[in-house]
Amino acid sequence: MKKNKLTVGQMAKLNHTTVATLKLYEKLGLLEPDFVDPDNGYRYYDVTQSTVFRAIRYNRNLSLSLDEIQEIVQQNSYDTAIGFYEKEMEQLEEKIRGLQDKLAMLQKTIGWLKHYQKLPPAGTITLEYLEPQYVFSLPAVRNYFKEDYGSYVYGIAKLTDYLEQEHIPCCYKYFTCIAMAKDDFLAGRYRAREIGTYVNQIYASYPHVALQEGQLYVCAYVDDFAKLPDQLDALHSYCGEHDCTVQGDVICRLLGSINPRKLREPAPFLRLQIPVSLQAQAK
Amino acid sequence: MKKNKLTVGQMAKLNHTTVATLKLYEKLGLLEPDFVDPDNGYRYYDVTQSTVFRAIRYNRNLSLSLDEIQEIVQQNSYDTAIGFYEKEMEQLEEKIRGLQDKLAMLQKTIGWLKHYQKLPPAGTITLEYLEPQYVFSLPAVRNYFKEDYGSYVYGIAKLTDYLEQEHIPCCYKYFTCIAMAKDDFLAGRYRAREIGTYVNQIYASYPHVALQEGQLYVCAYVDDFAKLPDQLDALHSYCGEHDCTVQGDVICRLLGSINPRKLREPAPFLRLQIPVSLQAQAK
DNA sequence: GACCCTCCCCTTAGGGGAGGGTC
DNA sequence: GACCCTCCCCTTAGGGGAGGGTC
Repeated sequence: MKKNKLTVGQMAKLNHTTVATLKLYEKLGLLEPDFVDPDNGYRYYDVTQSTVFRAIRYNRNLSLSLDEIQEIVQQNSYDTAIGFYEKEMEQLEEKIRGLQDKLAMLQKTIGWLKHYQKLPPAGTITLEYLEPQYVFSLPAVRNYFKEDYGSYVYGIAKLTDYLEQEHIPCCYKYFTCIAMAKDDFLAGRYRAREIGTYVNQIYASYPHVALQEGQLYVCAYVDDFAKLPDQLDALHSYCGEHDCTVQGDVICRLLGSINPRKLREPAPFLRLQIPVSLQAQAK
Repeated sequence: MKKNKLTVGQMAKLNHTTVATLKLYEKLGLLEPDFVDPDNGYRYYDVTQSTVFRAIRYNRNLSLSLDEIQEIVQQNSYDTAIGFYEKEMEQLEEKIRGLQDKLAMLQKTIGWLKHYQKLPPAGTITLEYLEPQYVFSLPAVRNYFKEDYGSYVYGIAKLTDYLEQEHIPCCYKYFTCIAMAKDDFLAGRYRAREIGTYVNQIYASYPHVALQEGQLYVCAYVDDFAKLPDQLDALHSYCGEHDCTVQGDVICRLLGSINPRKLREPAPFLRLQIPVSLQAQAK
């Protein structure tokens, strides 16, 4: 009888746990000591109560909460337990999908940040190939190319309303862009046609999601919304002087706000992108 | 100037969040209102501060803690951010592996419970095919077949010490068994040779892990440790009377303690398993 | 009337004491 | 001296009030 009695400390050590945990389980009525000395409050456990402890731990390892475990004990039925396990399985599957999404996003974000560390100074004009991207976009409500950053921020807020409706997690809404029709650009009418946000490939088939093709672009790096019209002029001239044929819509991409240096200053870092093809040199 | 000022409520609505969240971010110094009225304490935000809010959310979605986000802002460096992202990626990969393990375990547990719901009454002798299982086992320190449940529980505690050393998660330690050498059984010397616990197939190559083969077994269902010797006698006779040739070690498997009905009573439900082959009927 | 303010308490599963008594 | 007891506070990221003042 007496040789099987363990103090809390001994019971904790036997089960590789802590005294605090045992006291918690006692408080919740999950595992009460076999005997409590009424004089000094000392707890004494029976060795075999380790079985109960392991049952609790087993269920905790399967992600059940202490409340659920409590309920299994009280309901006293296999079906309650099986019900919880099945519910837990569904939640886990959902969660794993979410985490894998997150993983892809982390990888992409790291790539972007490494890229942003090497951005050329504002004002630079470059000719570069840019990777294809999926964009979720909606018609522009205002002309972001000629207004201030504030109106752009409002536009993004609208966008996220739709994103929530379509159940696209808001994760990507941070990388955004505005687009201008090719003809408007060529005619010097700088006005926004669409506002959008880059999304993961898994959303490719969602409504309002389109592919921005991998392309050669003439780009200008800009550090102030107010300078956009001037930079568009500059790009316009550049294309004329360098025999670049504009191939599609002009894009203005918000680059740097993920940049921790800018977190407190809302001034964005932007890239204007003109998709072009170059004439082959006459032989 | 004034038209871009938003109250907390407006700012919260614009960003699809709550006032409580904005106040928390303010308290942590992550996102302070543009202006606070000294008379009444009213907060006023600038629209463009939404960018800051989105940056915080973006990082939260990538599983960074508010502390880490704080540090990114303070350190003010891309490398800090990239460092956190890379650390987070490793942790996520680890976590996903863990969750997938859990998923497999949940599935297996559901299967077991459904089986346990249909166990025959104590005393029943059956002849059945049992699926192969991996077992992590160690030499028995005491003769669990002739002692009480308490000594068995001690044995399991020892086992889990080793399990932690080998980094096999304790999840499976709940399904346990003891084994007796075939010759001991045949000679009527009922003594334990090994004590073990069932593990997932992914641990197949770990030390002390062996395969219990899929086999035809003569089984006896037992509800009391003290009845084991009697039941072993019964199985011994049964094998003799039914021309069963014992093929390997005798196993005593702890079945029912996951059974919520038994959570509070440490009395286990056991299955004795004798691997056998049957003679083909003489034609 | 709708909105804002400042406290303050609550959630999970324990961890880590302080101050004092017990094997 | 090592162990036990009972409070009590702490952790994350917010959610939900109460009681009172403000647009």
